[in-house]
Amino acid sequence: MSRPLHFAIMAAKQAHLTRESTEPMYNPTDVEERWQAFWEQNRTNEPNLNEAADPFYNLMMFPYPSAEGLHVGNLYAFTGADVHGRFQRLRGHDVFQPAGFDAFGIHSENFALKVGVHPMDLIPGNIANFTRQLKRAGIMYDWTHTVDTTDPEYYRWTQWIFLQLYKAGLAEKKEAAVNWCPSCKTVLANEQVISGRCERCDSVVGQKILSQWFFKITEFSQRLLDNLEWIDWSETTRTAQRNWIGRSEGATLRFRLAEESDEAVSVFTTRPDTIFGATFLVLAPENPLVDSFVSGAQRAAVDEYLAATAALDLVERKKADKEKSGVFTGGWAVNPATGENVPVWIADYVLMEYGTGAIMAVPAHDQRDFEFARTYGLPILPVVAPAGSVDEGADPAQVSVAVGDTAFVEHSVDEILINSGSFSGRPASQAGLAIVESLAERGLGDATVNYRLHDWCISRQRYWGPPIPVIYCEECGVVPVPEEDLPVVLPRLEQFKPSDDGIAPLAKSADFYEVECPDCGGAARRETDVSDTFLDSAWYFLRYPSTDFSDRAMDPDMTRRWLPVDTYIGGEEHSVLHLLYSRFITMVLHDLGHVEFEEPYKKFRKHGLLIRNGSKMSKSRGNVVSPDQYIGSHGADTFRAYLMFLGPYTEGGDFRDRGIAGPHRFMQKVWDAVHASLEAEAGGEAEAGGEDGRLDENIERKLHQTIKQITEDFADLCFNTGIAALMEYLNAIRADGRAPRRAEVEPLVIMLAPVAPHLCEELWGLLGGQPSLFDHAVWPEYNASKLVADSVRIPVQVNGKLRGTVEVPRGANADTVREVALEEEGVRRHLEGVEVRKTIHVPDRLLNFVVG
RNA sequence: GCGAAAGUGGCGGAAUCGGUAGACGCGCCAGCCUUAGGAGCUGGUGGCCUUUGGCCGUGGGGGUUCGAGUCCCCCCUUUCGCACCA
Repeated sequence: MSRPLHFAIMAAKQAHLTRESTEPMYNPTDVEERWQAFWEQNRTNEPNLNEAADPFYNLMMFPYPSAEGLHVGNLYAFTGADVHGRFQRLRGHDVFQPAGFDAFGIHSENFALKVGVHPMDLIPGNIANFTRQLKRAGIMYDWTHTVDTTDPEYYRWTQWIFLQLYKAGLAEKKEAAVNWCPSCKTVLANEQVISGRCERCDSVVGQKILSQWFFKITEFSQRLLDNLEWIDWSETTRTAQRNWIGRSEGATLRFRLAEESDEAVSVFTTRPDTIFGATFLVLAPENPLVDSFVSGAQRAAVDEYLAATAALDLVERKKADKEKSGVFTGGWAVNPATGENVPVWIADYVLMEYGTGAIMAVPAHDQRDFEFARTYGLPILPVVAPAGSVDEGADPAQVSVAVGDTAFVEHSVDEILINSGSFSGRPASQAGLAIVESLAERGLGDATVNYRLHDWCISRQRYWGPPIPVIYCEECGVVPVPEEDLPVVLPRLEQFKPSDDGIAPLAKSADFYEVECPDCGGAARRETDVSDTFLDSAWYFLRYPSTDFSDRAMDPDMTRRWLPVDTYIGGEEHSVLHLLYSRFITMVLHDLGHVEFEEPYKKFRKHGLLIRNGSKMSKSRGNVVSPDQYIGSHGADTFRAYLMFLGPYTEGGDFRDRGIAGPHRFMQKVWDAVHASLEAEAGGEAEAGGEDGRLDENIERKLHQTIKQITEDFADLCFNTGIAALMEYLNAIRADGRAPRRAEVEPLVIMLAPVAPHLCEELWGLLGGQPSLFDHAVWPEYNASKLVADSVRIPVQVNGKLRGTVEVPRGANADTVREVALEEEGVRRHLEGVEVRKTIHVPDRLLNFVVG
């Protein structure tokens, strides 16, 4: 028997056989369908974007609409954001909560290739299915402002953004060694290479020299870093971005060629204090300066090494524990500090993409250089003495320190320089600056800052993306597509499989690429690469409020009213990629005068990961859960409550089938409580439990405590404890077996509404409220004076061990409490025959006798 | 290796300006109701002991304190991110 049918039969039997009252059974499917229809018909989830008095932009990361449909991991993310949005709405904000679909990209394209259906045919069905599921889950989306990145009316403006960057000189085409995934047959951004492998298919990433479009995000490194100081984001996310940007302070030092020559090698170092110990130089194999140094005798050895390195894939090469290898060029350079000649080597542990592609090697004080020097018998010269190792009165210029088994890397104020000319004797942590200044005077160095961040390669030799809006003319060169000619529509190609040669699928379509030059009218060729999916998602939130405007990307009034985003909720996996790119694009648009803010998200919070049976949900593990099954059997409200209750939202949790029973009962009990209250009212017991219409003092206190707790919890996304507080409250009003009163259940219905919107709409209506609850209910306020009772029960300890509790008037002084405590049997027993040396009293919290 | 977070009952998790550890829920136990129960109701539920009482207990070991899950030091484990970044 199917599960839903089984439940339905059980429910019917139960209603028939065990219920004495006439109250209707809670049928989630019925309730939910009715209220979803009501919201849609009455457009309750569509704030008036022009007139909203108190705008609140509640954003969640838009999904990739997969063919499998929404899984509970998606829904977990959306539900948390939705609870927050509904809560903000009940608190009086005009909440704008739009939905969209990130439907371009390799993911869709690969799936389309696999099943042999064109993505243009596939995507609309997927979007329809996602939409159905999201509506069924009761997410409060404004469906009149959706975004689909594959819609020409959207990517027209993605292309427009490219043009703005191009005009501002922030997009440039250059030949570059790029990460190349041999399986996906496309270029990958550095961010998409995980430990040398493709983030999507896990293939080992190779390198290829191609002409690619880059966005100059590195020009914004420092701003992207600085703003992290003040934006209200999860600390872990900010740390991840900081690490990714990877600022290091140091110096660029120049080593001239030993032979008479103007040429010099620049190296970046964070340890200029150790330059007197730089006993050799190392170039990256790809460094163009290599040829300047290679002497005839070494030519063959060098060529052999370069060939061997080129054959290594990135995973092999970047293994930190790999034995260091390299080759001597035969050339020499001059250490700018000592004036001595040092040999110039080539080694693959030096990377071309960081710093200058060359390093000064200080084997005594850098572990990698140390290993290299040991392997090839190069000199190791200590120039930093460990703390306390230099005798007082000794001349630091003459001191020598034994070389250990590893490099000595400490360099605080306690370590001092030795063998460093006039800088000997200075603390290592301070000498670097002085050395750089002295070298700078001779034009041999500068203090510099280096970043790990690279420019963003946005070119993709794939099909399923927005064409990059550029035309190449033999006469005029690179010509941007005029803005009025946008969009450059992606044509429907039946053969769009990528090929090994790095030539994009669109390059096979002459209809697409043969164009007239917009400037001279001559024959020209359209760019056939498409742009990175991350560009689509870098600005979608700017589009939502302006989807009604077809003549501009962002309407200034709408943008001013609704942006920046008030709360952004999304997964941690986007901590560096999407979040950094969207900050960058926003910053550029700010500088160009298109938006007034430079940070797009006022507040960002990551949600945790939903796992199942101890591991991340994935198709390969076979532990993916579809929400449809649970919504069908228990209803969306129960399922939402379960997801929000299973653990702290920001940390995620384990999805277990049995756990849903708790929230299921809770919904049922809330339903019962409201009906019991109404029945009692109808039966004339209207104000049962309180003659004067006031709540019982204990219940009232519990209510105010609950309001305080849940208001704080829902604002902080602590949904599990918020729901627990509501459960406690329900337990309290049910405690003595009488029917709950209207004044007790009404606030419960309002406070539960963000989590269980359909059920609460229904109950709100039954209680006589005007629909929609979200438009007419007022979030309850607590009264601080009603949070505490007149008397408090406080623990009494003897030597820190609990020996009893006593009830005393609130604010009672130490003497009063002590007097009462001494009456307590358990306390007295432990004070017999011992001397009380001291009493610790924390008003309204505790009393502790210190004895013995 | 570096960085970040975390380690609490059978389970998910509460509680950190230091102040009754285990809220809330699952599961389990007992009772009630029922022809029946993956239904409902009531009560119980950290471990141990010589059980009107007491001891132990928040990964392990030290420390500070009248008092430590919470603060400090050392160690172990797990998860995640980065990883030859000069």
